[in-house]
Parts: sequence; C-alpha cells; structure tokens
Amino acid sequence: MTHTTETRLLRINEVAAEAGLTTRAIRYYEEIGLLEPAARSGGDYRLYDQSDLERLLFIRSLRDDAGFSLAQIRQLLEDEVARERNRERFRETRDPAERRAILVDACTRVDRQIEILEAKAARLATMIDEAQARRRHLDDHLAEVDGGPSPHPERQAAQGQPAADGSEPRVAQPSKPAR
Amino acid sequence: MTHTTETRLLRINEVAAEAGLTTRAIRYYEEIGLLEPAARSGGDYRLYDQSDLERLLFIRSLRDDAGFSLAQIRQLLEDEVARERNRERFRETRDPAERRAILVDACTRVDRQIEILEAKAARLATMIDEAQARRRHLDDHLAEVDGGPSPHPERQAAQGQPAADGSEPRVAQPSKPAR
DNA sequence: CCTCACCTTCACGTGAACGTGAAGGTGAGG
DNA sequence: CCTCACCTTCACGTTCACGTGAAGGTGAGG
Repeated sequence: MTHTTETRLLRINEVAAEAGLTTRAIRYYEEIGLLEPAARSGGDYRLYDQSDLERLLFIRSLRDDAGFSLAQIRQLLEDEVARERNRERFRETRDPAERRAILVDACTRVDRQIEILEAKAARLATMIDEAQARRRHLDDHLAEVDGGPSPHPERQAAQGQPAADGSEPRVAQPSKPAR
Repeated sequence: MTHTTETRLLRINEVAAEAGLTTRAIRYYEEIGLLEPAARSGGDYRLYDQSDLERLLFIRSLRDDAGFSLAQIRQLLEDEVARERNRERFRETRDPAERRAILVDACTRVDRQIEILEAKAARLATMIDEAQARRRHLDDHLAEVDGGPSPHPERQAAQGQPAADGSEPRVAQPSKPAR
C-alpha cells in the first residue's frame, strides 16, 4: 500500500477551491475541451488528479495574468498536446526525413506561440517603462518638496530650479487641455 | 489661413479606419466613458481630432496587445486623467503639505498601474522563456538529424549521443501519459 | 432641388464565459 | 436506513463587447 504518496483524487469542489475557480467554470472548460477529469467515480463524479490541478492553475494564470481568451488558451494547450504526440511519433520512427518533418512542424508551433507571447510582452514592456518614468519623475518632485534640493542619493540633485511646476515628460497617451 | 498644419477633424468613419476599429466600437467606447469626440458638427456628427485618434490607438493596443478588458482600460485611462488633474492642482498651490499629498496620491496610482502591468509581464516572461527553451531544444534535434553532430555554430555541438530520443526538459504545463 | 453616402439614435441580436436554479442521483456518517 | 452535503445533467439568465438593422437627419456634388 502506497501510504502517503499518491495524493488522492479530488472531486470538482475540492479541485475548484485549490485552483481558485468555480465548479461551473471547470465544467465549462471541459465543455469547450480544455481538460477532462482524470477519472469518473461509480456515480459519474468527476475525479481530478494532481496534473489536472496543475493544468487548471496553468489555465487560470493564462486567463488572469496573461489575459488570454479561452480560445487562445485552447490553441496553446493543443499545441502542447501536439508536441507530446510529436515526441511519440519521433520515437517511433528512424527515418531521418520523417523525423525532420516532425521537428519542423514542432518548430512552427513553438514559433507561433513565441510570436503571440512576444507581441503581448513588447507592448507591456513599453507601458511599464512609461509608467516607471512617470514614477521616477514623481519621486524627484516629492524629494524636492520634502527636503529642498536633495532627492534620493543615487540620482544627483536637480540643480538650479528644475522647472518647479509639475511638468512631466509626456511619453504616450495624450489628453486634451480641458477635458 | 493655416494651410497644411491643423490636421482637420475626422468623422467617425475616418477615425475608425485610421484606428483599425469599427464605428460601432468607437461609439461603444464613448457609451462606457472611454473617450468623447473633440467636437460635434451642426448635425451632431461626431468629430475627432488627432489626440482622439491617438487615444483610440492606445485603447486598441491595450485591448489587443496587452489583453486588457475595457474596464481595466477605463481604470488606466482614468488614472491618467487624474494625473492630469493632479498636475493642475499642483501648479495652483504653493503649500508644501498639499503638494506633497498630491504627489503621494499620484505615486499610489502609478504604483498600482505598474503592479498590474508587471504581474502580466512576469507571467508572460516565464512563458516566453519556456517556449524558447523548447525551441532551442528542437533546433538541436533538427541540426542533429540534418547533418550529424554540428548544430548552429554559436552553440557548441552536443557531443556524444545527446539522448537521441525526443526527450525535452519539462518546464511547466503538465499532461498525463496517455490522454 | 435631388441624390447618395454618411451620420444620428434607439433597440434588439450575438458569442464568449460563465452564473443560477431545477430535478434528481451519490456516498459517507450516524 | 436516513440524512445531508455534494454530485450529475439540462437549461435558461447574465455581462461584456460589440454587430446589425430600422427610421430618420445631414451635407457635398451635380
């Protein structure tokens, strides 16, 4: 008898709590083909294992943190599954041409994933930069108001009168004078 | 007469084309308070200026590239507007305490923006790393299949027999053996 | 003045991503 | 065996982000 190792199967309610999702959401994800429970009980209860939980956590982070639609998530997960199948097929052949074809297909999928992800990341990076620039500018003003010319040590004090109004370097996102 | 400078006002159809949105979407954004046209014509036609167009482009990039909901975008834009108001108030007072309060408020808003953005970016970065690791692994296999031990020059050739099955370093996103 | 393309405001329709009962089955504890 | 909490499958309701007419006004060209 494996005594502590084996992390028993979870019912939908439990896995939902662990994943931070509702039971309805999980059933919905099953409806649209995002995951199937590892097993069913006698009375057709859905039973989930540890990998299901991880998959749900992954789905949730894609949805919440990365902001993907379930359709995009489906695409990403399908590519993942295809990758798995490719590995199978790869192992089952010795023909170099076929192996090459499998690898090329895999590359195409991965490249597509990367492209999708990087487009998002690039825009986010720009926005973060802009926000941080504003933050630094505010810090300077704060230091200036707080204790005269002597902001934080690592950035040299803005000598003279550093445009003592509240002017900031506009980066993006315009807005009209009186709106 | 200002002859070329002045970039005349655009009607909804034109600004929609330039922004890559539909007229309906733009009217909807107005409904939910994301932007108001710069002006209205005699017959109540919506008229947009250059800053409106930029704002629409910004909204679109937030929606498409960053994957924000319109509610989140509204939040971000509102913070932006608040920032604008703060600058006004800042200029209109000389009281250091008040100025400080304004700046602290601004910092809070910016920090919240940054927090939201960085959460998204962090998750995306991880995913990109994982995808690129897979991509590199595939490249190695490809090179191996293509021309024996001699992958691309900048990465040293995997000597010996580099686990000639299709094994990849699993990074995240599990999947069960036979699903 | 007429036409025709574009505009306006309702107002209902739609797909995605669930929420919310309804009606009945399941399973561990007392 | 009974209870009670949790499960099942319909199936309709809801919010978001628009789409799609309908019915009528606008404005530049011929």
